[in-house]
Amino acid sequence: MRRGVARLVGLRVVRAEVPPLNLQPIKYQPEPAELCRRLVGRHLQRVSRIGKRLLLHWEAGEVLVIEPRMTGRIIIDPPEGLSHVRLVLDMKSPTEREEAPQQSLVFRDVRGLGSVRLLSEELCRREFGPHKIGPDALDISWEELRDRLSRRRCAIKVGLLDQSVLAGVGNIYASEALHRARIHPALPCERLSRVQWERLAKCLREVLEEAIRFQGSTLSDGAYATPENDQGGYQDKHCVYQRDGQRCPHCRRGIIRRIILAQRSTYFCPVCQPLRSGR
DNA sequence: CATATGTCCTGAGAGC
DNA sequence: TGCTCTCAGGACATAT
Repeated sequence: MRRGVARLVGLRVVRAEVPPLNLQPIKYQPEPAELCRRLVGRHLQRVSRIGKRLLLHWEAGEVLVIEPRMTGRIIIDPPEGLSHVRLVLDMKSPTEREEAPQQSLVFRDVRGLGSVRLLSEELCRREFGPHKIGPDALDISWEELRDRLSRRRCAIKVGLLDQSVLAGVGNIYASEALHRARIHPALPCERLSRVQWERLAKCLREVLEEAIRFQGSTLSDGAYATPENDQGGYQDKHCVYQRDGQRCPHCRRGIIRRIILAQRSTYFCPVCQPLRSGR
């Protein structure tokens, strides 16, 4: 998502709109009218990310923080008549010429659990500091992963989803990484062995990097696609996620099971991922 | 403090 | 066809 939006760096907002909808509004900060007013005329300088939040940096230290949650996504130049559009930014090259090409950045969110906030860089640092958001899952070392989780009693899969422990792992990739690391998702954090921590950190990174390379996972509901509206390709690589009842593609013996941990569907292979501590 | 649960929303699909 | 039920890439408030 970040890479898709980064293609718009250098453009200027010529129009901003929060379209009227017959739906519960998402969380806007400030209110839509002022939000749009403050965005018009701004130049997009940089696009970054903190965990799962997308940050659009404008001049004067303003940052638009987009939090997609479950169904939020960015679409560049969407088809006419798209539903559930929560924010539209029409963007143009910062030239004098009227006929400069225009591109439209749209935030769409069907369930409306996401949010759009315009904050100062200062406030941003305070809101999403290290106390609230852990180190990014793509960077974390196995020692740090262990240090931050190994005294917890919760299931390892639940620990991986805690954004204050490490940032960026969601429900799909928690199951996938644990399968690759051959660790049962319900194993308590405090019972993982050194070898398991090492394997988990490595597998987490591998799974995430591969998923990013394949542009993410478009599930059966088709809710996710890239900002260019391309479907992801990683769903075909999933070994366990939403594959309960199927044979494990790794060992070719186990039948993938679905259990609930912390109210979230969790998938694993009982053969590859036996429930026992590592030692 | 860590952990468990309920809640915010809309829509798709299954089962009857 | 229409109803009810379950489920959904997440995070937070609240309670214990």
